[in-house]
Formats: sequence, structure tokens, C-alpha cells
Amino acid sequence: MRAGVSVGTVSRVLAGELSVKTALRDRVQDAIDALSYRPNVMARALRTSTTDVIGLIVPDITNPFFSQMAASAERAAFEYRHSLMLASSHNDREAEQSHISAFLDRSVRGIIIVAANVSHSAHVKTKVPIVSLDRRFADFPLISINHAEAAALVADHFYELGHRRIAYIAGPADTEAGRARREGFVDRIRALDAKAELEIFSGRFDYESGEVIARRLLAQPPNMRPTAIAAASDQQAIGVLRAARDLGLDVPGALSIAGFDDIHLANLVVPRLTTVRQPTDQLARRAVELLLEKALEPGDEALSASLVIRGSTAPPPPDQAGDQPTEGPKSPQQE
Amino acid sequence: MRAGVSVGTVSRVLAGELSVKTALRDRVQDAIDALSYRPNVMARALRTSTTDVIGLIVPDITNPFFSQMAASAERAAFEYRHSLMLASSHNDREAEQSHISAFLDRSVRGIIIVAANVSHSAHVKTKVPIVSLDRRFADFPLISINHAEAAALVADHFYELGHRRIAYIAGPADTEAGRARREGFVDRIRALDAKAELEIFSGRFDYESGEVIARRLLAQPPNMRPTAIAAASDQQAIGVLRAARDLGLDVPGALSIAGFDDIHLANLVVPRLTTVRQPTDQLARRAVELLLEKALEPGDEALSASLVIRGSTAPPPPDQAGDQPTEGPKSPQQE
DNA sequence: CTGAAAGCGCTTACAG
DNA sequence: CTGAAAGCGCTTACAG
Repeated sequence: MRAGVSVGTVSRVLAGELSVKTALRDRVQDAIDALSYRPNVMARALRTSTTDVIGLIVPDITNPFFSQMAASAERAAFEYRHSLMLASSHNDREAEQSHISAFLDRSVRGIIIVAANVSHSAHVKTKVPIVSLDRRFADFPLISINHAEAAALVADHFYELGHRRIAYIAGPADTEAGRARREGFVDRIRALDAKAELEIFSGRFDYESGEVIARRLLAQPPNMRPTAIAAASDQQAIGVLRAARDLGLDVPGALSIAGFDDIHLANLVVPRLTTVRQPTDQLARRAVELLLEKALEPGDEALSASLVIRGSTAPPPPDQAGDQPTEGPKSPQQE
Repeated sequence: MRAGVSVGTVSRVLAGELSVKTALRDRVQDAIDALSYRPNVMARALRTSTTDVIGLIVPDITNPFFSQMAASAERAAFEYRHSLMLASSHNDREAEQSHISAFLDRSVRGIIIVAANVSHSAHVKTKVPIVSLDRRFADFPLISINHAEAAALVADHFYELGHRRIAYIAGPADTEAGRARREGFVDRIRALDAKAELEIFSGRFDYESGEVIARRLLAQPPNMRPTAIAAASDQQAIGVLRAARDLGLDVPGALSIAGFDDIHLANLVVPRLTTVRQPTDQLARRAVELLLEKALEPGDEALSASLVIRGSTAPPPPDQAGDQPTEGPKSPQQE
């Protein structure tokens, strides 16, 4: 070695062991700097069978919510001096499994999974810590917002504005988020006013799904159709916005719309979308932190989301407000 | 070993060497399957100093164009039995460099870089093949579309529709794409009609940039403002759309708008955006293929883009069409 | 055709 | 406090 010491000593200096005498340490450090020496990651990994990379698997990197999540996770990983390796499962269970295997083969430090939509009970046996983010994977601890509580925020908002004829566009029932948001919203509306008219529809979380459902929904005569629509995702809500525009319906004058997630785009559509803000930075950071803890705690963690009120929600039109036709009970669910 | 052979032989079977006798090979393969043995990637990498991972660095994974690029690259890598490791540079030169170093440390098979916006002449000396994608990095070979040719397609379209008072919102002048698109558009318009009024503005590639510029531009009286605006990115164009909407301007009735890239969202805004489709799949695939070739060829490659005509472009309003005020030359550039 | 052995570049007990 | 040595799990000349 340039500094005339053994490789073992260099390794100790690199590891920051205090057992190495200061003078020697400085000399070695100088040599390291002078040669701009970088330890071989592979050799280290082979020896210790662990690395500084955290694997992240998202269902679809093309989805703005997940790409923001990925950006946040990368930032958090970086702060903890780790790298992030990102993979996209295309909502495909097999791809998800093969990505997990690939990560495990590389002996990553840990894996964060936003589970694919398809419900499944995978069995992954490994010493590598795994946490689920936003959508639970198998039975690994989950970091997410409290979906039900967050969805109830939207219900409160609609109710306070005076809406009593409301539609909810739910996410897939095979996702916890889809179910919890729906339940949170529906329960709160019912709790506030058992007589409020509430229609529920189920779809996927994407733009098209919201648009298709809204188009059908809004084709009804004004006194029949909802004065407010809450969606389980911003993408759905933007689809609704689009349908409303196509039908010449003023938002929020004739129809209020609220989304969920606060993706970047929510603040760019016209009108800007009232929505629930997911604290993606905090969620991603917690996932990273949990992974890095010596002993991975088994419990789930739920963070709080917040309501962001923007231009897409307002009181119902005057001729509709408070009118509570007792035309008999409507079928409350219709999926 | 379970099959009673040496590790060397196992290694040869795994490598598919034909020198191993068929009977032995089958026996070993059975043992491999039975134990579901997976070779240690780290050890292999240490020995051969190469891996099956391709590193991809994009300026901002949150930008839909890049996330689609990433998805395409991952698919292409997968087809060639490689994994993709994705990093986001946040348009920061230092982060970009540190990601390159991290990839090199992991002895990746190759690196694909969509360069950060900031112009710079990095010096990376390595045996690892590197290609630039979409935006050139240092002096590494570039895979991109022919931006000038593609932008000219939009110019042709506007001209054919009858627009003669046109604005162009350019991308950053410190990017090749920004410059080439602008040049392609401007040259074509000038070539078609030297008297056509053409105003040029420069901005960033994002939503806000388009919106801000358009707001100013469209505040002018109808006979002064352009009848068509071409933008250097879909995000800018969507910003323009938004400004037009806020000002109560009908698109495409009073104003035609065209974007560039054909991000997913372009087909979801109202009206749907006329734009230039980048063949992201092919671009990403070519980048991967180039990387995997034994000898990386130094030349650039340009693919062709195509015009996608949708609802945001139409002939100019009748009272504006063909009116060619000879009110003297306007200042052609104004940035 | 197949085995024994060297060696990739580290980390970490084990001596001293 | 520091060095010499073993060993992580592969691949690949080198023998035979």
C-alpha cells in the first residue's frame, strides 16, 4: 500500500475504527485521498453480504403518484447515505416477484414495495427487511396514510358546503386503499346525515375510469345528478373534470369535484383540484428509516393526510341546495 | 455438491458450456433445480467485474416524459435479460456525477444518461459503455429523435391550416433539444412564408413556463396576438392551454396549440393536444442495444418522430385568416 | 471432459 | 495498536 500499511489497516480506517492510532490514520487517509481510492463495492458485499442499496418496487413508474413517491424515497435514501434501486412491476405479480428475487440476489439492504394491484399472499422468506408502502405487500409492515380518516375529511368538506346529493368514485375493492377510502367517506357522510343521497361507483385509479363513470353519471337531469363527486384518486377526479367539461357543466358552479393524493397535476388543471395531500416525503422517509432500524418492528404505521381546498369545490347551485326530495329511497349502492 | 461434481463444473453448466458431457450436465441441472440454487451475483461480479445491470440517470423522474422513458428502458433491459437501476439527478450536476460514480462502483454493464439541463463538459474515464439519451451528456453518443425535423412537422401543420401569425415557445437554449426544435420550427416557417409573423419566446420545459409566457402573449388584442402557438414540450403546451382557458379563449376556435413529446397527459387534456410523438420505446431500446454491442460505436443516432393531430389545432378564426397586415416588420425575436 | 487451484478485493477474528 | 491470514462464492486457465 502506498502508505506502507496492510490492507487490513486501510479497511479499518475506512470503517472509521478508533482503534487505529491517529497519526497512522491520517497518513492512510492522505494516501486514500491522493489515490482517490474507492473500495470495491462487490468485494465488500461478497464479504459482508449486505450493501447500501435499497430496492423500491412500484406498480407503475408512469403513474405520477408513484414517481413522486420514488423521488421522495430516493432523496430519503440519499440522506441516509444509501442508493435507491427502482423497479416497476407494471402491476404484474410475476414481474413483482422477479424484481424481489433480483434485489435479494444483489443482497440489498432492504426492500420497499408498493404492492401491485392484484391481491395475493406471496411468501417471501428472507432475512432482508421488507416494508410495504402505501399498498400492503403480503404481510409485511405497511407505511401509509390513514385512508379512512383522510377520506372523511373530504366528506366533511362536502357536507359543510351544503352538498346532500353526492357520488363517490371508489378505487379497486381489492386494494386496502380503495376499500378504506371508500369506507371512510361513506361512513362519514352517513354519520353526518343519514338522509343524504349517496351513490357509489367502483373503478380503477386511472383517468379513464373517472371519465367513463362521470360521463354516465352526469348525463342525468340536473335534479337527479349529484352536486358533488369525490374520487378515490386525483387521476379519477381529473377524468371527472374532463367529462364535466365535455358536457358543458361548470365546475365548481354546477358540480364540485374532489380528488385524492395531490399529485403535481392536481394544482395545474382548471379549476385547480381540491384534494387530499399525501405526505409522500414523510411516507417515503419513514419507510427508509424503518428499513434501516436494527430490528424491523412488525407494526403498521399510519400518517395523517390533509385536505387541500382549491377551486374545484364550492356550495351546490342555489336551485339544488338544501332541496331534499323525499322521492323514496334510492338504491344506495350501484357498482 | 449434491450432484457429486466440482463447483467448476456447476459453473460451466450455468454458463451453458457445451464441453460438459450431456449426461453430467443433465444431472447437474437437476440438482440446481432441486435445490433452486441461485448463483451469488456479488461473487460473480467480483470475479468478472461486470454485472447484468444497466444504470439509467434521468434529470427528473417526476417528469412524465422521463418516467415513460424509464418504463421503456426497463422493458427493453428486461428483454435483453438485464435489470435497470434508475436514478434521478434532479437536474443537478453534482448528483449526476455521484450517480455515475455509484453505478461505476457497482460495475454496471453500461450507463444510459439523459443529461441534466445544465450544460457541462464532464470527463468520465471508464471502460464502461455510456450513451446519452434524448439529451447529450458530455461527448458520449446520443440517441434521440431528429428534433429539427420533428418541429418542422408542426410548422407544416400550422401553415397548411392557414396560420400566418404564429408564436413559438422554445425550450432552454442550453439544451440541444431546445435549440434544435426551435431552429427546425423557425426555419420551416420562414421557408414556407418569409412574411409570416413569428414571435419566439424562451422558457423552461415545464407547465409553469408555458402558462406564464402564454398569459402575457394572449393578453394582446385579437388582431395582434398569434392564432397559433407551438411549444417545445407538452408540458409548456398544457400551460398555454390553461392560460387560454383562464382568458376565455376558445381552443382551437380562437387559438391553435401544439405540443411536443406526446406524454400520456397530452391525450387527456381538453381539448386533446396535437403534438409530436417521440418513439420512446424505440429510443430506449436503441440505447440499450447500443450499450450491449461488443464495440460501442461512437456515432449519434436520430430516429424519426411523427405528428399526432388531435383537437387543439384548427384553421384560424375566419376574421383573422389570411389577413396579412403589412404593418411593417415586427421584431422577429423577443426573448 | 472434468477436477483442483488460484484469485477477484474486501472484512475480521486471531496473533503478537 | 497493527499485520498476516482466512474466507465470502464465484470463474477460468491449467493439468490430467
